[in-house]
Amino acid sequence: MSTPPTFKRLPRAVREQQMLDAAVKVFSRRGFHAASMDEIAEDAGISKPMVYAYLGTKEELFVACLHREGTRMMQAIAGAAAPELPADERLWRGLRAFFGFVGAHRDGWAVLYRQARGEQPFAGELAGMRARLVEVVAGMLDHALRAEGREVGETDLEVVAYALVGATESLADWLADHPEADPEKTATRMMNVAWLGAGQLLHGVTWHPRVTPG
Amino acid sequence: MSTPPTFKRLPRAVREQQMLDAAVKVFSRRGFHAASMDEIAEDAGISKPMVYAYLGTKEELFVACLHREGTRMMQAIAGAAAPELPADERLWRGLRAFFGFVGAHRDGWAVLYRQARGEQPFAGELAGMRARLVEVVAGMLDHALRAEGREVGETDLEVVAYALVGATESLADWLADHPEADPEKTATRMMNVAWLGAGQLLHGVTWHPRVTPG
Amino acid sequence: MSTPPTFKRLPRAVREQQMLDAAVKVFSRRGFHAASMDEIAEDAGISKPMVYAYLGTKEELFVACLHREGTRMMQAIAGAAAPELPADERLWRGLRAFFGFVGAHRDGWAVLYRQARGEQPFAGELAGMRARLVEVVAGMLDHALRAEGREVGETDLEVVAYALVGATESLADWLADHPEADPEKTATRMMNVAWLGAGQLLHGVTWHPRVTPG
Amino acid sequence: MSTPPTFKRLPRAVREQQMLDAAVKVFSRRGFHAASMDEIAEDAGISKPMVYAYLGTKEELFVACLHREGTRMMQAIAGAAAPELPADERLWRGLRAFFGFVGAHRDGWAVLYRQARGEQPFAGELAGMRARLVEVVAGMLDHALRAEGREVGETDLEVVAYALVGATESLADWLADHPEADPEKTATRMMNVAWLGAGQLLHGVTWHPRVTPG
DNA sequence: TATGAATGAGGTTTCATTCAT
DNA sequence: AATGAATGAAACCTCATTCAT
Repeated sequence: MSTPPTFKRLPRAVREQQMLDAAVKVFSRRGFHAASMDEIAEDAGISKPMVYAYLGTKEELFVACLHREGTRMMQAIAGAAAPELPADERLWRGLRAFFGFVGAHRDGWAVLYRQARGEQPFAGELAGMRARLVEVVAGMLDHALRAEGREVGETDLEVVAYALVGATESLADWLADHPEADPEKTATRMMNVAWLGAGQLLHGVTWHPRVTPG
Repeated sequence: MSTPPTFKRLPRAVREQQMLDAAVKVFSRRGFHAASMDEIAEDAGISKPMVYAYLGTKEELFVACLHREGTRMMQAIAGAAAPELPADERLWRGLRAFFGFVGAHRDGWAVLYRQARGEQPFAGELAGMRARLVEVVAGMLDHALRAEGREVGETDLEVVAYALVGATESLADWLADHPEADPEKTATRMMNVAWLGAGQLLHGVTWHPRVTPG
Repeated sequence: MSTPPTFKRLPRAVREQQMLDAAVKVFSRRGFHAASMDEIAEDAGISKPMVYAYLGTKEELFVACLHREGTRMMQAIAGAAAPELPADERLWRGLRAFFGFVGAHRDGWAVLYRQARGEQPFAGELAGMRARLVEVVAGMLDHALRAEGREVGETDLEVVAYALVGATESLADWLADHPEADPEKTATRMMNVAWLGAGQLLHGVTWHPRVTPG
Repeated sequence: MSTPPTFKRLPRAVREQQMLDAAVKVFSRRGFHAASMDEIAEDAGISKPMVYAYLGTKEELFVACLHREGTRMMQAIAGAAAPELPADERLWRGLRAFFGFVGAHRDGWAVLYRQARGEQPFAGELAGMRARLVEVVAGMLDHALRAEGREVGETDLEVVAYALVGATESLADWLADHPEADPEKTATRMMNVAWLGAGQLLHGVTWHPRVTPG
């Protein structure tokens, strides 16, 4: 007797990756709500109860996707921005890595992230991801500021970081929607917006409204 | 004696507004999918068939909300930024009006953008709204640039505008989530990010990546 | 002051005909269930409550259509088959008139009739119509039979009549579905089937199964 | 002790038959539109989603009924009319089998034809069934005609076949409505109408209208 | 481990029909 | 006489989720 090719009884870790692959694909294509567990299971070549057994409910599955893709992104960025480099260089490398990743996974990360923004159940998860993004992308500002001996109010920093992350997310969307666009160039553009603004702020230049009636 | 309030047999225009009010409220609270036509109808104090008769399908109803709230927002901004003012003043007034509106209509904003961004069926509608925002908020940049005799590639301008609008949307989200925050202060912060960056760009300062291997 | 053209306040009889025209049109095009009172009212240029006031519920309205069109058909046939003519001539003239009528109202009578056959609520009405058809189309057989001094069981006659009417209805369907077909020719074909068969029966020729095992 | 009857977790094939049984029953009793998926599911002793999962939409379910009943009918007729028999004998056996089947499955018949005739969505399906009926019931005429060396125009044959099938359907309706009636006798009556007419035609006797004015 | 079978619950949508003006 | 406004009721359909094998 020869042993038949084995497609089943794979170890759990492998199965989970298959499921997540399918889930990311389907969630991206259809959106969170339009995606059905049926389609995901079928696409993963596995039965629905297995999906539930391994990865839990639909929401949990989506969070798992977010998690895996987010982690991959953070890893892609991690090695790029060494702490000993000057601030602008670190920011640039971080942005380049970020847009490079988004460009390479146009139908993965960006779409999932966009989906998550609209749905309340993922608010918590999203806050975490955003926090990590801020840590890498905008946290450098704080570092640089302190290096120059400046103090900025906490809220101020949070808000500016929020703005920068928002701009970055927005360009990531744009990139995901324009298959022919160049990630490197997009990163450069973002850098222009972020750094020239941030650079001014770092040097103590701030803008104030003129005193006007009304 | 004043006439007692009549709750029945109202003219169509009035009922439509009531329905839209309710729809905006419910869509904001629950999100597009979790919102049920039942709840919207009940909240509007009317039966479901009337909603369908006047505003059509659930998607159409959502689009109608988008339309009304978007129009209101644009009107709120329209009068604020007179074309004869200098660029920074116009931008500032536009931003102030925008954040003022968002602060005063947090529900509307949540419906307008946060919900719409995630769902494919509203991509077109949203593009239209964003285009109008760009026209008012970021189109000034183009005007100012040309006034200084500079040329910027179309894509460049689109992408920078996209980034600015993204940053603005992001702060609007932040504002909608922080009921105690001051719209005016938020507008000032955004102005700092946008203008100090934009100001540099206007004066021909641009950032380029240093030549590095890899 | 000149009197404006008057479109309203028409006498009841006129309005009813307008409604029936519209109803026949819509019922034919959409079928009984797919037709909506809204569409009928709109097509008649009148408001729904008027339809209910004049012609009652949807079922009653359909019956009214059936009635009017059926009556018209009977009138069209009535003068054609004079009782003093020989049986085959009477049958032929009746058939010719019938198919002529059906051909001239391809989207009226035949379609309504076809609709009615499938729906239980109209069984009674339909029985009446069929009875009238039998009276004109197949009742002649009885007359001729008696003239030849033959006796046929009641059930026998009913069944044969039923068969002939069924064949006729079937060809009416066929005619309604074939816009290019010639009613006169169709009548001739039906006559061949009906008369050559009926003719044999009239002369006492009947068919019997051979005695076979099983 | 015998194993107690199990009502749950039946294999798909079994459940599908149960569902079709229920559907045929309910469609017959209520008509296509008045029938509700709820009632069908309940009658099949299963939940609605299973019906949708196995048999699809309401229309598809109806078509499935049509198919099953139609196939059964054709099978019932198939073995009855051997090709080597003389034409009248074949026709007679075919009719006897047909009316026998209708008498034994009055529900099936009602679904098969009466319902389907009135509804446009099933026109195609019905045409197919009718075509098959014509093949068996009336196609013999063609065979017999050619055996006698006669030629008949295609349209002529189609129309005559249509008339015969119409007559047969009509008698089937009559049979379905008269529970006490004898299928065999009904078949004999139909045979009289069909064969004595067809017999004449086979021998070259045709009827023509006399030349009359108008 | 793995899955076919099964369902509770809920959502959108449509319509015939009637008030109240 | 005539109608815009209004609704109760019900239908179809889908989906996340779990049992029982």
